[in-house]
Formats: sequence, C-alpha cells, structure tokens
Amino acid sequence: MVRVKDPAVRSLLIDRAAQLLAARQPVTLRSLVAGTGVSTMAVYTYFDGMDGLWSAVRQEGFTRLEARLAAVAPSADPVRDLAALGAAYLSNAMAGPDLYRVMFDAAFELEDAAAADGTLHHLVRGVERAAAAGRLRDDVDPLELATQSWTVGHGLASLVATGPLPRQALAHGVPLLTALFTGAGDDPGRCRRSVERGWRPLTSGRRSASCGTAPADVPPG
Amino acid sequence: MVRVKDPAVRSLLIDRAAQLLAARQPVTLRSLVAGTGVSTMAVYTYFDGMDGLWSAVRQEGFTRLEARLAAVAPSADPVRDLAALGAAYLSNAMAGPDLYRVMFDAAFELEDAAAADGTLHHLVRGVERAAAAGRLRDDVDPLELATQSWTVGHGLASLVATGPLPRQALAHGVPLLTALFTGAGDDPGRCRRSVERGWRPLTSGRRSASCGTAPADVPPG
DNA sequence: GTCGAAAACATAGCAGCGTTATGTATTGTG
DNA sequence: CACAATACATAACGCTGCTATGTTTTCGAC
Repeated sequence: MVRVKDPAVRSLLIDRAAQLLAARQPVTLRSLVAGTGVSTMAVYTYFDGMDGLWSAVRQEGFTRLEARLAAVAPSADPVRDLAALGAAYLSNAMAGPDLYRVMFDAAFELEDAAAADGTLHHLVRGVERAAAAGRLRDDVDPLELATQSWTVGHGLASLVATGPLPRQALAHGVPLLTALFTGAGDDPGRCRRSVERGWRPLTSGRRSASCGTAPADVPPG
Repeated sequence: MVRVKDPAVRSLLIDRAAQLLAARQPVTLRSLVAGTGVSTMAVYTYFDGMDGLWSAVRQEGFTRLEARLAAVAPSADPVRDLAALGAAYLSNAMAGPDLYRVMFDAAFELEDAAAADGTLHHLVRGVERAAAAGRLRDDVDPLELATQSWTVGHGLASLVATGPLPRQALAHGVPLLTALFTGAGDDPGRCRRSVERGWRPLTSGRRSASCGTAPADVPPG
C-alpha cells in the first residue's frame, strides 16, 4: 500500500536547485531535471510541484544554517559564543546569498516557521548561558534578547548578502551586538572584547580580506 | 525629435502595480493593462519591459518611504526624532509589506542604490542633529550609526512585515534602538524615554490598535 | 510463482507568462 | 501639406508551471 519514494532523488533535486541558485541560473522545472535522468514528473511525485520544491529548498537552507550554528563550540565566554552564533549566521548567509533570500522569500508557512524556530532556539540557549553566567541582568527575557539578536543578524544579512551594503559592512555587527548585550546588562568593556573575539572569524579570514585592488578575480559562476 | 511620453500613463501603471501588489494579486503584464484601456505595448514604450516596471515600482516605494521620513517633524529631542524616523520606516513597511519586499527584492542597481541612499541620508542627518545636541559621543561616525539604525529597522521590517515575527514584535524596536543609541553615548534613562516617545505612534495608534472591529478604514491609495 | 492494484514514470499537450514582430494611427515639424 | 518618428493594437513566438494519458515498475496477497 504505502510506497516509499526514493530519498536519493529528493536530495538530488534539492541539491541541484541549490546548485543552480548558487550559480545564479534560473531554477525552472525543466532546467532542474536537465542532466539528471529523471523527468519533469519527478518534481510532482516528490514535491507536488514547484511550490513544494521551493519549500524543500527553504528547509534545506535552514538545515544548513542550523548545522553552522551547531558547529559553534561553546567556550568559557558565553557572550563571545553569542557573537560567534551571529557570525555563523552571517557566514551562512554570505556563503549562499540567493539561498538565504529564498529562505525568507515566500510567505511563511507552518513548516518554515518550525525550521526558523529551531534557528532561534540556538540563540535562546546562548542567551540563557550568558544569563546563567551572570553576564546579563536578571530581568532580561532570553527569548526577547534572542529575537533582537536575530533581528540584527537578519538585517545585516539581508542588507549585505542581497542588498545595497558592501561586504565590509559586516563589521557593523560588532557595535550592534555590543550595544545590544551591554544594554542587557553586560559590562561594556568586557562585552566589547567578547563580541570582537566571537566575530573575528567572520571579518578577518574567510575568502580573503575585503581590501580593494584584488589582483585575481573569482572564476565566473 | 524628442517625444515626451505621457507621464500620466506612467504613474497610472505604477499605481496600478502597487495596487495589485497591495491586494496580493499577481502583477502580470496582462493584468496590469486590464481595465486601464492601454495595451500591453504601453509597458514597453514606457518601461521597456517588466524589469523596467519593477524598477519604477521600487523607486515609487522609496519615494513613499522618503515622504514618510520627511513628514517626521524635528522636535527639541533629536533622539526622539531618530526613533520617530525608525517608527516611520516601520510604519511604511507595514502599510505595504509586498511593496517593501519588492524594494529589496532584485539585485540592487545604480538607481535603486541612489534611492536607498536618499533614505539613509535622512537617518544620517538625524544622527548629526543628535550629535550636535551633545547626546552622542564625539567619536561616533554619523554614517555608521545611521547605517546601524537602518540595519535594525530593516531587520525588524523584514521579519515582521514579510517574515515570521508577529506584529507586536515591532515593540523590539524600542530596546534595540535604545541599546544602540546608549552605546553611542546617550544617557541610558534619558535615551529610553526619548526612544519610547518617538516609537509610540507606531505601537499604540496607527490604523486602530490591533484589536479587531475597526469602525472606519482609511481611504484607499 | 502469479496475478492485480497502486505507485512511479515518460510523453504530449494545455493555459499562462514576458517578449517581439508587424502593421496602423497619431503626433510634431519643416 | 507632407514627411518622419513615435505611440499604439494585434498576433504570434518561446518559455514557464502544470496536467492528462498511457506505460512501466514495484509491492503485497494468494
């Protein structure tokens, strides 16, 4: 009675969609199945149409994001870890700007909201650790501060990855988060140092510094 | 030699696009001209295709946004005015969520960047007034603080107007901006009161509080 | 092992989309 | 008035997502 669909075909189509997206090529029903041996009907048997495929691509995006957040190893400095979570969030957005846009493109449905909730939960736990370490005032609601951190991260990601701000504008994350966590009770100087340490892997390394006169260009998509 | 195209037709098509957008109806070439008497070719003589129309719609969105920002009357409290600018930004996004999404949808081109620059300039002047009033530290760069305020506003607008956060999440603007301006040197308590006063018209009034049964609605467009 | 139903697949075709080609009014100008 | 360039209307093209139809494959029951 119950037939199980081949999960390999599912992830193949999702990966190919993400691949086309990263290559800035149009993701159409026919361009998806081109090259793969499957026919256009596969998109309907596995995703019930293009809308379902986009939904699956969004979830893939949130899965990748959550993997990056989960890879942030907690340290002895929970405020540094909070900044590191923000840096990981931005790093994920910069690694696939079009995928990040798709994640927040369509009107949010239930499953999308659940995936976004998992992301937010990482931040909530980070805030709770900072609160447990006595770095924050007692009256701060972890969910609220996490949501505010998310707002900052998403605003920066949206304006830099798919918007008008240049890449070096990512550095605004340091004063923004520092102000936010200081406002939540952390000591200003200590907070600044923690945020800078957590943010460092994003602005320093990662795909060569943004300083101009690049001698070599990236290969075309 | 030079023929001037009828500007009335231009704004008619732009307004109809914004109207369809607000009504959450698909904006297609044929649905645009339906009812207006003009033919599909008008979109090509006036906008050189749908891309040009979307570009014009984006500029219309920035024009409306700038009108809202310009309507914020400066008061004796420049920090309140900064928060009021943020509230006006959010108010504009909530008044037309789909238009706001279109504004930041496509890859930014030169004319779009110019329009966004005008928006940012409003914030820069607001920061400069706050700095001139001695509310901020001397070392704050107005452009940087304005960009950070924009990041907060856009993040909130994106997550609330077209994203997963509910409308009451707009209240996060108060602690976010308070932390940002306090971090820039303003006195914490005074800053909080200023931001709350500037933010008030957004969360309290405006289109009748979120409780239902609105007796009268605003006239369309 | 065989049959039958259900799922997966391939092909062809549909309406809709943005765009363009072609022919016809309309307008401004010498 | 005559001419040339613009504005417009109609029809068609290629592409899109989608669906209808027929075929193949798969799985469970006897």
